[in-house]
Amino acid sequence: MTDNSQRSPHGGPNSTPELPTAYVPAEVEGKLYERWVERGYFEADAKSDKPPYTIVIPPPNVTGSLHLGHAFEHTIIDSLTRRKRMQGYETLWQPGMDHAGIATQNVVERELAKEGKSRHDLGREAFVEKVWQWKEESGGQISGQMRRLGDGVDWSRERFTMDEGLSQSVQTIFKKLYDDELIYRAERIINWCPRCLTAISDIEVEYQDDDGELVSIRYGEGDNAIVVATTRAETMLGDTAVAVHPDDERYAHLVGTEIELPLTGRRIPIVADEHVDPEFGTGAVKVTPAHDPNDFEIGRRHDLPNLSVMNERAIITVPGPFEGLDRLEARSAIVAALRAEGRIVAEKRPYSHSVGHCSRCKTTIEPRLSLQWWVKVGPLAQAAGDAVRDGRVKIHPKEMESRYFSWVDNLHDWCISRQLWWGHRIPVWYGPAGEVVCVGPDELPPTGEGWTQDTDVLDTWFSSGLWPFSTLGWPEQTESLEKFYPNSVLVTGYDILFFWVARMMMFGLYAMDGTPPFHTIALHGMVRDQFGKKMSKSFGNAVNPLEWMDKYGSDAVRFTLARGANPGVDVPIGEDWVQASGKFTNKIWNATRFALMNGATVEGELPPVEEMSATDRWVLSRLNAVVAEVDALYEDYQFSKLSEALYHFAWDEVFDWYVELSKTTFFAGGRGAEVSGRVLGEVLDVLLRLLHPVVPFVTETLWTTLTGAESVVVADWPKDSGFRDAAAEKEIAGVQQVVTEVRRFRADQGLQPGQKVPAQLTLPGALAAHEAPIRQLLRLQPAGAGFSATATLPVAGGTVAMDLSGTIDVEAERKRLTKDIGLAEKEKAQALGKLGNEAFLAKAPEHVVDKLRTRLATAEADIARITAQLDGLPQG
RNA sequence: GGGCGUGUAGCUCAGUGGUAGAGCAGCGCCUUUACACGGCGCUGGUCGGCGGUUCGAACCCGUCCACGCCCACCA
Repeated sequence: MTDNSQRSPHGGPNSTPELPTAYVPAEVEGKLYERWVERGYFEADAKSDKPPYTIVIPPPNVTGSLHLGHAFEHTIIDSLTRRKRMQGYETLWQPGMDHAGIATQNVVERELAKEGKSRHDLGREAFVEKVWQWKEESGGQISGQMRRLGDGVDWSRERFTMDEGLSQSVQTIFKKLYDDELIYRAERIINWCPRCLTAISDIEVEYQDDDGELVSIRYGEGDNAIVVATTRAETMLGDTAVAVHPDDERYAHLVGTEIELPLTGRRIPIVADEHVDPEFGTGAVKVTPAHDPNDFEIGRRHDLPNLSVMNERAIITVPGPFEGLDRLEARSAIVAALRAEGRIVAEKRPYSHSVGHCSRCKTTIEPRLSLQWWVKVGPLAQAAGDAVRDGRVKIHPKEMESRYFSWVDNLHDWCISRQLWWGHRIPVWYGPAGEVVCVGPDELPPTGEGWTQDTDVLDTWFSSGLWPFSTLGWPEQTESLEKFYPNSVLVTGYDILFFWVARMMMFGLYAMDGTPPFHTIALHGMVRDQFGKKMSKSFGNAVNPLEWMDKYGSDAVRFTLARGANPGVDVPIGEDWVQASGKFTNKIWNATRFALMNGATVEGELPPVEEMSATDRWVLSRLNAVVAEVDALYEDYQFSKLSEALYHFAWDEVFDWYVELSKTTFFAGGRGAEVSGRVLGEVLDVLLRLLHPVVPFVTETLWTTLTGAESVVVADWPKDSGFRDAAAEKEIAGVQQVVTEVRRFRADQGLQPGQKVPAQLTLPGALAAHEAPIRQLLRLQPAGAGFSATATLPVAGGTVAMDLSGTIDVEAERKRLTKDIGLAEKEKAQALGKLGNEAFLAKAPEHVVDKLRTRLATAEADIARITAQLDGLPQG
């Protein structure tokens, strides 16, 4: 019993509880969720002997609140886990959040900036303290949103990527990797963000085509002059060579000589390197090893010095006229200076080229030589690729595999150190001379004389890469780890396939002795607005899911998202659609109300088939077919299709047809009503359980009311009983046809839907049994004495003769029938054309030919019927 | 530059060889005792263009056009 339902005043053992006439989500959702949590439904027991089913939450960043994309992802995960729980699995949906290093630090820095402060004003310790405070607030907001959504997570296991246990995981794997020489420290060109003041990894750089200006500069003099082109003129201060292609005859005589670098007075060599494309520009390239990754490689090959000319804020540090200018100021100043010297040989020309930007703050990346920690990804990526290649891990949808392979198979070493304050401090201590003296957790706390810990933190993805097992207690060999690793499925967006999924694969396989972190990777798309546009705050089309949940209910939001979820494909969502889903939940509510008020029950065994009407058998046959269909779709993560199937079965077949066709039976009472009441109870029982994973709240309220059981959360998942009744399905299809046809006739005649019309029905064989419901649906009254038909409508082997008492619109009807006969004739001609084609008859499969013959027969019958109908019309 | 994908009703999308579908929107009728968050009926498509394979193509092949996404060390 739920709080908002009461016993009928009429009482009795089969009394019908009364529910309000509309589903008001706000009144039930919150209470239900807390009850589920209190009863421990979502807690996963590592000691259970049920088979495990595990999904870890893609940990949301603690930077703010959840958006529709999270709601989407959570709907999928919650539905999957709710179904498995009902199927009897020991189900763990692992909750938690990500500290999201750079993103969170930036957010808190922005907050500080509002007060006119920087993190340096606070100092490291106080700043980190401030971020923790932020985390507490934001995290509370996120878990509140998850409760509203109905996420069935095990709150007792909630984790944070920077909690104590997870820090232990991070340090442990760092040391293991270091000991295996898979982590090393090296000076390389890295992607440097001059605003965030940290190195970032390759995938944190977003490339976009920017308009730049290509200037051509003459280096050297006279016969030795050589022209190079650049869009970053300021880097010339750091040039330590000019490179040409080894086979380029134009410059062969210059290779090995030196020329003067303008503005600096330095002399630099001309080297020959395969990297240079002789077809591009002049075929000569300035080489700045300290500020360009390609040039760095060239420099290495030719033993060139690396000359840094900018500091970490991209300010020129070379003594002289340009010192203190930032890179853009320096660019124009240097071009101007070169022009003054007559060194600009071709004027600046607009040039669109790909430029890297910091994915967090959009600042242009400055490639920079820097000492950082790296993960050697070769062996790890190899294993991560193999696990998918040999089928131990499946990527769904399969098309995404090629993307995965192209990445793991072409991966460069991963720069993991960040010059930030918020994150896992790198567990490395240096001696007085800067040498590494201690790594990892084992020797903690390090006590050596003059030892200092590395001040950098780790890339946030380093810790989230451990998520599938760190949350279960690793490196401790816990019962939970034993039970719930590997995870069953990973559900996440294709946008973090590389950031997160590939890293979990690498770390999982590495840390867990070759056991991949999950068997299946189910990738979903991105939520977009109703026009397919990306949702973003700046564009103004981002929606707070709470707003819609308040308005239409969590179930409505969930159903809309599920209905849009085609694997790997972006899902558009608009308010209209949420509204439509809200109507659906209301429809379920009211249909169940009707059923409860008319004797639907789940008490006792289902009546024997012989006692059931064809309508009963039809609906049960369809019900079981839908159970099987939905089950298969769940296994394939086809949320859109399974939601659609449930929507149509529930609304069209059960609520519109079964309920309407059964009304006469219910109202008549007696054994027939009893049988149908039990059947309707069965249908709703199964249907509500089938719907529950997607729309948990409304189904919980209705199902517990219907069954009196404790909760649908822990009910059994429906099984296909195997019951099918093709004859009943055919029979009801006939009934539907008759009803539809007469309805169309009535509508065309402009008869009021409620207007009763005296009629005589002559229905063929099986359909005759359905005369009562047909009359009921069509508002046809028994024809009394003196009945005279003014309109006769031939239907499916019989006739419906009606006394329209002069209301018939003969012209309208004549027009409609003429149109229909035209269509039927066209149909007939088409079928005849095909059947007269010998090539077709020779090659087409039998069922196609049969179908065509049926079509022909139907068309001919239609023509005859409609002709008779036309003839039967009163003369206008 | 490479890879993947998309183009079907006004909008968002299903539909992988056999008579074009759904939801929403639109039009019309209706307070018929579960629901007006409802019921019923209707309108609407040269399935991006062209060519090919086939008895038959939205679906397979080729080509062109238009979008989208991912990857890449194009000075």
